Amino acid sequence: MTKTSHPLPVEIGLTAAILAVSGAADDTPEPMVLVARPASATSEAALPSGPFDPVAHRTFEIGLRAWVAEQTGVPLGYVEQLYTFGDRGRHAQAGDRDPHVVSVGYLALTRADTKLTQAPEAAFRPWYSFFPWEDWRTGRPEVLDALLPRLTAWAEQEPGAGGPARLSRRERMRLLFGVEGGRFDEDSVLERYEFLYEAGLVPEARRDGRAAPDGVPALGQPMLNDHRRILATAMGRLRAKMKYRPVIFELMPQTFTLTALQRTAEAISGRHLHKQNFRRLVEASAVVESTGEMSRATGGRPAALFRFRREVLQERPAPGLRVGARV
Amino acid sequence: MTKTSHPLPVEIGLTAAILAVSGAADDTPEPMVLVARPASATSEAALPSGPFDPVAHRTFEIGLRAWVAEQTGVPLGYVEQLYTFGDRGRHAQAGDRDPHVVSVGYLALTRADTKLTQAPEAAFRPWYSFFPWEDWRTGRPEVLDALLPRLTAWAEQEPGAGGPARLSRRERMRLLFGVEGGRFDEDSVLERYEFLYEAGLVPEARRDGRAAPDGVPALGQPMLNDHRRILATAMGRLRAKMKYRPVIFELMPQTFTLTALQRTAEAISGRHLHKQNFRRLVEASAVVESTGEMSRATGGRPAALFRFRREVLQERPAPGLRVGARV
DNA sequence: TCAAAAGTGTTATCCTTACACCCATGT
DNA sequence: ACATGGGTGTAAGGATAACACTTTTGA
Repeated sequence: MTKTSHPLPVEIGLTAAILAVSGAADDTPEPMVLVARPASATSEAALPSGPFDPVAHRTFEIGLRAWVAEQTGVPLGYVEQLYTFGDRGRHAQAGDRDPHVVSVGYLALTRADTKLTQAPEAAFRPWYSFFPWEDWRTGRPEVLDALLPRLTAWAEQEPGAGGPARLSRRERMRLLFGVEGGRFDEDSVLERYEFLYEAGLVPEARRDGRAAPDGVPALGQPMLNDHRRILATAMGRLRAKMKYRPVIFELMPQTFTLTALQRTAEAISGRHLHKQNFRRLVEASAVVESTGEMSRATGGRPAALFRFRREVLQERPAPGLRVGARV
Repeated sequence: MTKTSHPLPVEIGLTAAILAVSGAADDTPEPMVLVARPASATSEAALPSGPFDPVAHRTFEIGLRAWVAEQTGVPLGYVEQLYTFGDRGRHAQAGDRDPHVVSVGYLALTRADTKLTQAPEAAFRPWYSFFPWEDWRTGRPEVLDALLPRLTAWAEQEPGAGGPARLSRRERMRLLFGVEGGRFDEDSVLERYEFLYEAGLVPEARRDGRAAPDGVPALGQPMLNDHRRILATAMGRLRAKMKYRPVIFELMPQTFTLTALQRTAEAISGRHLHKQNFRRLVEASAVVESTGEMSRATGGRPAALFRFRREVLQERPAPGLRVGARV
């Protein structure tokens, strides 16, 4: 063990899901992701990514911040490593001869109001355009009407449903999509995407030779290579993290109303939240404090403005918006 | 963006923290980690690791399982990727000329009763011998007597304590080590190790040129390169995961008493648990079922034997032993 | 005066934590 | 009989989730 071996010509790519919320100040925020290149007739949308140069940069994160700043001008706040994909099968396009790319996925947060200098192609896109089934803010998303029957069909044709060791497709479907009395757990974004991938219902899955089920409806916009998988990981991680770390304030302006905060939490989690309970939760968690100012830009009664209370970091081990199943 | 670039000669190493619990059947279990090479006079302890060969193996996990099986004979159950380290500074030994090793850290679980074939050097070692400050099962660990004064001294000589944006050393110390009214959060294994590393109190930190504080006591056994950091990540992840996934049963025999289960949970979390509440918790979560058999090997009254109820996987989205702050 | 959004009060229920005592076996 | 560990009942307090109503502004 701990053998030495010859260096293999493996290239490290750093791929970032850079997330922001547009209009976090007012009450119709939309969660966005920075795409390096929006989809066109000839190419799919892609996340920004760049090679890691171990000579120039001491760590991955330094390398990532460097090329993101250089190429897009977007200042990154919070940055977190997600997962490293070494999966040849998934990257392979027909005809490839194994480029041996290992890609390290990152989640990064920024504010959406930044100007995209130096990157004429780059743009922020609503992340639910890539994952329409994840947006439950105004109730059950419509894609599910097209999606669930196909998943059910796929679940039912399961070959020899296996022992109790593995969950059956049917059971996974119940747990992931909240059908048959299950609950839709909003944090399981990646698991749902992987499930659709296995079922062959996303275009990405058909690149490595799977047959396309006939007449599959558009299930969100596809992305280059593994990029949609990285975005799914980022969304799931952010949804989960929001509950025990005050990351949401990386996406908010300096001051904001409680309704704006709630709308942003809803935009991220993809769920509708209960107003009174959300406010009580915020108050109890002491993550914000009043600035004393008022905003009269809201349309009705003026709203008090709040700011993030940095001191919570010192006071509590896991400060966040602990929205439960119902809040 | 999304530049193509020339492959750089980067070598991918897979390093695994393979965890097990010895004596999980009886009531003095000890959490163990597989070391490829125990410490000797001339070399430090090392986790098993091997190169990733993208030609032979389609994914990292397949590659990992292959060389672990081949080289140690240990059958891996649960496997999870932890983190990818590309950090040159930390790997560098004096005189190195940048080998450009990127190491992907893994957590893997197995049962401790497996024979270590083919690996005469490999052995299971108690993980608290590497992290003595993490073992609070029988109360406050003694190392803290040596540790805390040094940390306090280091915290107090902080240069220009920074604005409220960053936590001060003092505040981090309070949150991580549970001093001054803080709570010791057992999941933050990595954060504590990194804190000690920053303070220059672990031998690993002194490799990249930091000065050794005079007369530092032995703060757990050091490991090669980043290996203790990977082990810290694995321990923290397992402690956290245990609470919402039934991973503990990967470490238990097929049948076990409730006390054995509690002792194993205590061994992992490093905390003493409250007997009645633990049992109620286990019962409420329905993760086990009685086998009807009894064990009279316990010394006192015979204990009922239980087994893992696989069906919980289908019933609840996050089945685990949700031990809280006190249970 | 009315629409639109801000903001509050209260209660039932469940979960968490803490308490102390009885039971079945081997020696 | 007694030591050893197995196994239970119950109650206080807090968190969660659900309920509907009042207030302040702009148009």
